[in-house]
Amino acid sequence: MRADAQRNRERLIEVAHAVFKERGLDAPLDEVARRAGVGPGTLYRHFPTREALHEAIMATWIEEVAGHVEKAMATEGGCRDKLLAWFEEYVSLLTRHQGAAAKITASLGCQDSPLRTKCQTYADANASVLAEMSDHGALREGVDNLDVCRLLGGVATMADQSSLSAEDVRPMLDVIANGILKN
Amino acid sequence: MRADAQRNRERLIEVAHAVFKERGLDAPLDEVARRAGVGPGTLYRHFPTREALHEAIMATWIEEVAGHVEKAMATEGGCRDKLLAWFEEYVSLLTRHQGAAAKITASLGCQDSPLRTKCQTYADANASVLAEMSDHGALREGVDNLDVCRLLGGVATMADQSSLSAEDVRPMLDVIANGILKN
DNA sequence: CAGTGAAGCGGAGGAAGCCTCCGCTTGATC
DNA sequence: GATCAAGCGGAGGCTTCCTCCGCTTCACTG
Repeated sequence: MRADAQRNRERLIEVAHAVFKERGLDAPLDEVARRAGVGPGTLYRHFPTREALHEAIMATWIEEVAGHVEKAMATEGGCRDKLLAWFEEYVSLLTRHQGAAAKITASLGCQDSPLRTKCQTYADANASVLAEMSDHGALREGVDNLDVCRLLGGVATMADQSSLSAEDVRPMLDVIANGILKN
Repeated sequence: MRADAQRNRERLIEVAHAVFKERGLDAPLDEVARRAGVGPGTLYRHFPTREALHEAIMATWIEEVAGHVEKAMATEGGCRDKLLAWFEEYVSLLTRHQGAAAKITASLGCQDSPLRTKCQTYADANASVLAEMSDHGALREGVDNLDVCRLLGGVATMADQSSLSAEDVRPMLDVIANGILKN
């Protein structure tokens, strides 16, 4: 790739990050182009669809997911506390950008989504936490990772759309934890 | 109201119902007007906002909610079976139109939404079911109606966006039921 | 360093949707 | 039948999307 093209690409990702943070993932792409100082044609050549741009800006936080799992699993207390800590991390990660929770979770089931690899990272992270719970014999029988991811995605989406605080979200996560843990 | 205005209003609701069913609640309003054979001005006079039109088309199913509660409560079996039957009704009602689950649930917390009265009907219906469970001593302590509505709304939204079948949704409802019922 | 070709750029502009404004039509009333 | 407010329609301004194509700039070569 030519040097100027590389520069533009990086600048677009940087600006898109800011714009999406300010105005949500549905923000006008023309504004991204304008603020990046390029024509719309340039933006669309680098990122043919809105989703391609979403994917690019998510690349950074995807790398952090493993760290968040570790952090949650280091929480003091029993399985329940660790699980709830992870749930809170999960929801917080998904609600970093307005509209992200719904989009990421929707692409969970669909093989050909451009966000597929990203949401798979989340699903894998959640699976690893559930596996840990299972090893300790704390998990009910027949709990499916995809179902839990969708439940959390649903909570995150509601939190996103109603601008709920962590305190508002907590009791819902409690219900899910009660629902998948034994006793 | 003049007779022709009345006629147009009814026709618009009828057509909007069809268009929203086909293309989701975000379908272009100009198309509603076109298919109803009126100008856009007429549509916007009758329904100044998209939400006003949503509200109008929801009026019919809102009237059915009480019936769905009764139907679910008549399910054979214990509290758990009745609760799950109701949850399935709830999700099915919310997913009648694409995009409805998210919008209705989002307006739950917000006092000044035009959909307020509609979503309140759902919340009240759910509260009555939870009260019944509570009377039978089946409900855990500290379960909040709003939280349950949001959890269900989240599941419905995920079902909507990923086109999930009732069988796909069922295990998620199981988790919620486990999470709010004793034992 | 100049020449060359392709990679890349930008922005004009068509398409779609939103919503308003205003001159014309029509229903209700006398 | 005359009147006139209530109601209508659609032209059109605005925003956003996305494409197309003539021009520019980079990288490479002799």
